[in-house]
Amino acid sequence: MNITFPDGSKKEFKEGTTGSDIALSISEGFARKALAITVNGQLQDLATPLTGDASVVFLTFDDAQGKELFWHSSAHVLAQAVLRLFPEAKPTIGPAIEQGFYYDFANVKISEEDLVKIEEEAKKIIEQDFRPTRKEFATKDAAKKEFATNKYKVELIEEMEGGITAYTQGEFTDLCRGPHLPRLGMIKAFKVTKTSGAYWRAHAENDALTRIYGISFPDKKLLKEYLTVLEEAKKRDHRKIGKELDLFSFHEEGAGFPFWHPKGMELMNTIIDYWKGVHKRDGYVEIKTPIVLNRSLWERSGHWDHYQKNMYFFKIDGGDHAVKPMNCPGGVLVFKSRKRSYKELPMKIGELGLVHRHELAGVLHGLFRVRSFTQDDAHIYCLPEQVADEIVGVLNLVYEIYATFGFDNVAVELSTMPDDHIGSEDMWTKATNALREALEKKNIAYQLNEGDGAFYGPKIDFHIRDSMGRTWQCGTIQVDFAMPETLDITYMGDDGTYDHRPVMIHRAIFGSLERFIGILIEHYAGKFPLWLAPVQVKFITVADRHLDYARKVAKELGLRYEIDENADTLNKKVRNAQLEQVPLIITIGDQEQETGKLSVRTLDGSVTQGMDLAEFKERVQKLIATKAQTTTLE
RNA sequence: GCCUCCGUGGCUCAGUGGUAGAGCGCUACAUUGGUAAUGUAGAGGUCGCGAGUUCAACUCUCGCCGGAGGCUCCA
Repeated sequence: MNITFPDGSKKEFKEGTTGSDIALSISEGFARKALAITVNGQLQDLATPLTGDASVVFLTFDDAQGKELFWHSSAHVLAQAVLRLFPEAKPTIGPAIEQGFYYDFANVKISEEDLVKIEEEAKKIIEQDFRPTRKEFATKDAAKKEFATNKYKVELIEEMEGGITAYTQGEFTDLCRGPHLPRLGMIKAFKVTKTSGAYWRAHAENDALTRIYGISFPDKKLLKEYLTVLEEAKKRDHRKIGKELDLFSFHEEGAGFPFWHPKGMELMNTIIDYWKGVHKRDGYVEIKTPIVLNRSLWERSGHWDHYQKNMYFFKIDGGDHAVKPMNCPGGVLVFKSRKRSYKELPMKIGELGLVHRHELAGVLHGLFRVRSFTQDDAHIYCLPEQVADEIVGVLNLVYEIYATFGFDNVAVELSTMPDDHIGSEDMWTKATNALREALEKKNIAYQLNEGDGAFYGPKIDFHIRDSMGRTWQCGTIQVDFAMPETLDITYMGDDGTYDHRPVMIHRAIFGSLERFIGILIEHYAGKFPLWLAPVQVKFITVADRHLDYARKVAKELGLRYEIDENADTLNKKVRNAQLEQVPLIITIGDQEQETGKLSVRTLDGSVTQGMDLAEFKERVQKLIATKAQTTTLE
C-alpha cells in the first residue's frame, strides 16, 4: 500500500502495517509524540492495522483531535479506577470536554477523600501501560449481552446504528466508538479535579449520577502550567477584588441581591453615563417603569404562564402582584399610552430597569448570577420592513460598546423556538430569519442553539469569557412578533387604519450591569482604565503640613480623587494606593509645594517628577476622552 | 432544587470534648517620613443559627441559613 504524508511525500508499506509502525519508520522521536493518525481524514488509533493506499496525518496533543482522544482515553482510565475501588458503580458516559474530561457513574457515592484514592488508582493503571484492544459486536444483542448488568449502556446500545464496538484495557471493557491511545503509559500526568451531581441524559427527572472530572497531560510540565493558570485566574475573581476594592457586598439577609458600595456605584454610574451617551446619539429615548405591576398585565404578556417559576409574587389589597422579571410589559404600556402613527416608527425606547428573578439557590454566583439586576434594556417598535436595518443597527452598537471595554473575544449564538412558547410557527420562522440574515450581512460567525430562545421570540446572544474560561451571556437581541399581539399593540398605517402591528425588538448590550461589571473586574483584574476607575487619583503627602496644598491641587484637577490623611509613612501610603489599584498617585511634599510641579506615579510603578500641572491635566483629559485601556503618561 | 465541600473578631487564617489565638485593619500616643509595610499600647469574638448527645460542645450528630465548585437553569 502507498502512504502519502502531509508534506506530499509517498512511501510503500506492507499491507496491515499499523499507524504506529509507520510513525516509527519516519522518526523515532516523532513516533513517541504521535497519539493517533487520520487515514483519508478518518481518525484511527495508532495500533490499527491499515490497508490500501491512504494519505495520513499524525496527531499530537497539540491538535484539538489529538487532545480529545487523549482525554477520552483518560476518561476510560478514570472509569477503570473507579470500578476497582467501587465495583458496584455503573459507568454511563465519559467524554472529553474543553479542558479535560469527566465520567458519570450511577449507583455510587463519592466523597472528596475518595477522589484522592481514585487518582492514585488511576496512576497505577497508567503504570500498567495497557494497550487498549478493540472488539466489534456482530449484533446489538451480542453487545447488550456483554453490558447486560448496566442498563445505561444497554439503553445506549439500543439507540446505536452501525457497528457497535468496545475497548478493553486490562480487566475493564467499555462501550466505545474509539479510537484510543495505543498505550495508556502515554498519559504522564493525571489529576482528578472535582465531582458534581449530574442527571442521566441531563434531565432532572432521570436518575441522579455522580460526575467525576479530571485532566491529564502527556507531560508533567503541562499539568503544572495548567494549575498555575488556574491559580492566576483565581486572583482575578471579581468576588475577591470586589471586596478588596470595596465595590459591593452580599449579605445573608438577601442571598443573591448585591449591595453596591460608593466606589462600586461610581463605577456603575460611569458606565451608565457612557451608555446613555451612545444611545442618545443613536436616537434612543429613555423611560422608567414601575417594579411592581398587577397580575392582569403578567397574564396578558404571557409571563404568568411561561415565567412564573422565576417570579416573586405577593398580594396587595387582596389582588395578586408581581415584581417585574422583565421590563417589556411595562414598556409596552408606555407605547400604548397614546395612539401611534407609522411615521413615529421605529421608536427606540430604552430603560435601565431593575428586574428580580427567583433563581435556584445553587446557581447564584457573585455578580455573575444574581436575583436582582439592572438590565440596559431597550425595545424597538418598528415596521416589519424596518426589522433588518434595526437589527444591524443594534449589532453595530453592540460591537462598538464591547470594543470600548477591550472585549474582542465575543461568542455569538442564535437560539430558536423553545417547546414552551407563544406565537405561531410562521412568526417564529420570520423572526429567526431576520436575525440570521442580519448576522450574515455583518459577516458574524455564530453557533446555532436549537430550542433555546425566549418564550416570546428567537434571540441572538453575546457571550463574554471570564478569567476562569467560563462564558457568560451579556448582550441579547430578540425579535418578537408575539407580544405585540398578546398585548395588542397597534399603530396607524398610511391607510388610515389601526390594523397594523409593529414588530418588537428586545435588546440589551451589557445584559446586566451587575454581570458586566463582574466581568470587567476580572477582565481588568481590578486595574481599571482611567475613565472607569472609581478613584482616578490618590494624593499622598510627605508630611501633614502639605495636606492643605494637596486639597487645593485635588480640587483643581477635576478628577475623582482621594487624599490619604493617615499618619502612615510615605512608603506605606504608596503601598496602600498601589494595592487599591488607583491609576494615578500624586505625591505632594516641599518640592511640589514650592515649584508647583507634580510628582506622579502610575500603577506600573514608574514615577514622573517635576510634571507641569497644565500638561498633566491635558494628558489625563486625553486618556479619559479616548477611554484609553492603559494609563501611562509617556 | 440536586451532588461534593466549607462557615472562628472588619479581612486573611491557626486551634482544642473542659467556654479561644495570630497577622492585617481599627483606636490612642510617639514619629513628619520622598515612592510597596515606623514604633508602642489598646479595643474588638454568645467560634453562622437552632436542636440533640454529654457532667461539659466552638469542637460530635441532625436540621436550617449562608458560601464555594459543578449539574440543571439563565442576563
